[in-house]
Amino acid sequence: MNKKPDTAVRSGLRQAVCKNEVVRLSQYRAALRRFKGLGFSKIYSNFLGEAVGVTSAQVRKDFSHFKISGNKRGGYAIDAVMQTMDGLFRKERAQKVVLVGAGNIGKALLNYRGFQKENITIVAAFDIDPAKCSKNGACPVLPVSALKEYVQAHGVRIGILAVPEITAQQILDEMIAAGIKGVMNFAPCNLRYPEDRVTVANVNLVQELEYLAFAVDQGRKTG
Amino acid sequence: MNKKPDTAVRSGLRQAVCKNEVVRLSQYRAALRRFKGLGFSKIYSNFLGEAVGVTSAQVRKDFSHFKISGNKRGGYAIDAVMQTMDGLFRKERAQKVVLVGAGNIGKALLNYRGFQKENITIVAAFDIDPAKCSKNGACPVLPVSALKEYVQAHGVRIGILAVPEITAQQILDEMIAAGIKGVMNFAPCNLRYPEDRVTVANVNLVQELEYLAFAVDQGRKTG
DNA sequence: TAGATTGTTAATCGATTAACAATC
DNA sequence: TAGATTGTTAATCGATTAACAATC
Repeated sequence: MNKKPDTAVRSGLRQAVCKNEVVRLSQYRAALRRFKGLGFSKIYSNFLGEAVGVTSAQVRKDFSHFKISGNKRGGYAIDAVMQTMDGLFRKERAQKVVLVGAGNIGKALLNYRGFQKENITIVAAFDIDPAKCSKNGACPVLPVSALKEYVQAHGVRIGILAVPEITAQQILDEMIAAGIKGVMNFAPCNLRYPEDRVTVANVNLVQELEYLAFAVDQGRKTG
Repeated sequence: MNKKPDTAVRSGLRQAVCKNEVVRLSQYRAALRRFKGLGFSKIYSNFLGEAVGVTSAQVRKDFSHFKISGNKRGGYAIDAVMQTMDGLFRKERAQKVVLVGAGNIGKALLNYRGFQKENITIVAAFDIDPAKCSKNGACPVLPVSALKEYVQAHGVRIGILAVPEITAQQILDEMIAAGIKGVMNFAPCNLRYPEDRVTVANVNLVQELEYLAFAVDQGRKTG
């Protein structure tokens, strides 16, 4: 009698997983790496929570959800926890990502250091403008018409959408048709896509700045 | 006996305002502009909700919260609603923003078209590397040591933090000391700051991609 | 007027936190 | 053992949705 099929069934996990939870997992992982760098091999939920800015109960609940277990009285073994997380985030090998749109933002992402550090590699870029295409350079820039063949040949599942707002929906459709399953979208618009088959993470810079404009103005009204 | 002072008191609004609510407001605004472009002058909560992907009750609740009222039976007058929203987001005049860190991401943001369209202007950039500084070009690139003077002289309240992770906390501290009240942060780390005086919006690209890596993998386990 | 929509209150839903038994 | 921490259940909190009286 449930309205929609439970994500739990699809994922093999007990319960559905929401984005916040996955994001916290990513934050725990970053914190654990720092603790490990400091020489720790075990960590308690209260310390880890403090590092990330959540309660110890939240940490234990999240870990429990992903079947990450610790030792009563002994805390969590950092190496073991990180190994489980690496599996969840597919960190064993480089995460291959394609970039569509080699404009301002796109080119900046090609050179962004933060991705390399996390074993994320932009393996190819695509643009509709032939003038921007080139097979030289560390990462080839190919015509969008070659997207599907490339994605299928290389088994890429994740793409970055960094094209102007006007063409974003059309290019997203092409990415989905090519077999991309996860899209990081920089176009400041509401995209339509099949939510049961594709995940889209919107990075809306205008929206963030408008939020800040609101927030700082709210602060100004303080007595 | 309340634990923390209610944001409502600070903002002058009846109740506290959370980020999601402000983000929806920004989305309503974008949708209203489209409706207006199509020749509409009135809009009902159910249509607006559908355009943004929320229920009509959510629209009415949000509007009510910001004291945006409509006409029973007649819907909301688009022009009037947008005028109120323009006030909330301080859209009457260009929103001045400073950029700190003129690297990959920073330079891309300087040329990003999406900001101009929304009347957001990056008035100056700052970098610790003197080689990157230049007073020529559409937007001057100045040494970080000049930040405070510039911010105070121009009354800038919002800044973009686009420096490497290692220096992010230190530069954030300088921005806050300079009088910046809202920061859009691209460094993939947890920053410390006085939450009662400063608002930080984190744009963590690595985190978004890790979320996608998790999500697409979860989909793969589908039967 | 009759019908439809707002504005608001009440109900629901989900996520976070507190609490505590289990146990190392 | 005594003490401290996990793992989980129950309580709380807040946000979303449903429902409906008010009313244009």
